[in-house]
Amino acid sequence: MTTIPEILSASIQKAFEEAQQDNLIPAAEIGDIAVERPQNPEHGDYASSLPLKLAKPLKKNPIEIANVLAKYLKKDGLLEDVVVANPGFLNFVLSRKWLQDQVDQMLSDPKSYGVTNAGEGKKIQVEYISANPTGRLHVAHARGAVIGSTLANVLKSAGFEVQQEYYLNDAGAQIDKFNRSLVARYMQSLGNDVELPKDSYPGEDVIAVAEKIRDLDSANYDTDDPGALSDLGKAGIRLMIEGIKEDIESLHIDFDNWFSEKSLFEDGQFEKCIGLLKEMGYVSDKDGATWLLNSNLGEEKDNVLIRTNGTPTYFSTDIAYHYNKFIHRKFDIVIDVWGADHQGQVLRLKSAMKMLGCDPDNLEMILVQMVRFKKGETTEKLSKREGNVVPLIELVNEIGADACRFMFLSRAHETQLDFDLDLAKSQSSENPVYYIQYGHARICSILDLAVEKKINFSNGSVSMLSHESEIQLINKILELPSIINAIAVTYEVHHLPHYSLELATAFHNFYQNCRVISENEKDLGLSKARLKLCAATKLALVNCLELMGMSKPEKM
RNA sequence: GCGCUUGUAGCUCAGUUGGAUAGAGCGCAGCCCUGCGAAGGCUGAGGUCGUGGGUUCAAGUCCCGCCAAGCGCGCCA
Repeated sequence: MTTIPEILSASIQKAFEEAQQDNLIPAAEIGDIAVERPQNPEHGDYASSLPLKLAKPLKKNPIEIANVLAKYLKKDGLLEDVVVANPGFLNFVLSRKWLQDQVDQMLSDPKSYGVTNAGEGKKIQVEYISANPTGRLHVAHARGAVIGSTLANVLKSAGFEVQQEYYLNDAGAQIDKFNRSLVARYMQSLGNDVELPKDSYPGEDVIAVAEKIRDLDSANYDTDDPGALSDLGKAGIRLMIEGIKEDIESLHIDFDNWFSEKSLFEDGQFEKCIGLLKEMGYVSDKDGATWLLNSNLGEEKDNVLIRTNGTPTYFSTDIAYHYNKFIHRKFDIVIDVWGADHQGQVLRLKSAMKMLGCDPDNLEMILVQMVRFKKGETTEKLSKREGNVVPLIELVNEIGADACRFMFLSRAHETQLDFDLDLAKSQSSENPVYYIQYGHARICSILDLAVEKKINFSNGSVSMLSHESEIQLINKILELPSIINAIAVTYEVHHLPHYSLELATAFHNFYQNCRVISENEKDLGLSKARLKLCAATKLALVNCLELMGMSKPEKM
């Protein structure tokens, strides 16, 4: 599906070239031609400020340029009129007939609505959440979760081949720490008076896992036997991952792949990757540790790959992991949705990728700013250590997955967020998400009524859709593809919930102004046309709700 | 100290490569169902876009200084 701005940009480009051939405009480079929807409907359906931008390089009056371009712009099926406005805008009025016909077009081919080809079938991976499997997810994870999953959905619609991945940090020091905590909790659950080790996870989630193991496993673990303890740890991680999967499902998220950090070591990929860096001379031994010479590539400092004690750092496994994404699994683009506290990692990982021959521009990190927890007047950082975490599942149970998703989705990822659970609870009933879902439910009930009254509107004539709110609604519906394309470039998913609200507003407006199913027999033709518009709106709303991972209730 | 990010209505936030009169939801003051769902529609009050300069036809948007907040600068993950 080609978007309207794309069509108009191409027309302007053509007009510009033709005017140049006729020597009415001096030669000049024009980059991308911006066509946008003006805020004021009096300024047309779409508008471009190109003449204002060209005024300087062309050394001509912007109005003059606009007039020339307007003359060369073909009034074709789509374009009905071009109006030149001060101080040099081109305002486009779309043909009513073309707009009306799009309703029929959508209904005859509903699958191609909202699908674009911006991604050109490229392989793209979105990795998100990737929380350590040493505890259940909490509210701070929800933000990245919602942003990542929605981004993946949108990229699919934009024509990418998308994989959603969760990176399981199942190797490393945090696993030992978890094991120590679990053993203590396990002993406690058996009635032993054991203290929790100093450096451990104090959360309830570990207790729950320990008790579950006690209840499930008839063969008790001999806590004096190292082998048994190792088995206990493995069972604990397994159960914790099951819990994380529950958390994720509660938010309507489904991963395509769970990638094990441990697997990087088991099949030698880690060794190979580090070996490669060594061969290329990017690695040096110093103070008994192995270092990556990042500073050669403009980084502030070198970084440790292998510690003095022989264990790999988080950084080095991350290099191997991303090498695997690009080289072994051949992703064209890799997106990591990370917490803002990973910021220091961005540049050095990119520079390591460059050493390995991967284009760092194909590695995109989306840094989601921290969520802080608000308690009365004070705010504090959520921390497992502090024990002030709110489990994700508790939030979802309180306010529902839809409201939860919408809340985190409608804020740009780089803004900080002070999260107030009480406020979230009290506001959940007036969450804007219901405004969108209400529009959907309203349409469903109208369409039900049409069935009840045996109105078959498949032969409705869309040419009867001429009320201002009808035209505005069609325009709004047709905007979705350009929203999807914009997100495919900027990865800013928060545009989607805002667009959805505008779409719902346009529908509620139409509903208020235009009676759909009339009691009057002679209005049957108009009813049928409006039913078509309702069906098209439903298609658009369903698209939005599905992209955002929300339910689409027919009744509320 | 250095780096990254943020600062827009009472609150929570949008503002699309710089464009026309800075928008929405909630809250507040009102109006609209003997008509398909009032979880809706309409009207109003509420803004020196943190602050001071600069760039230009045009700045909430770009550049510089300052103020405030968050994060980062580990042989932690």
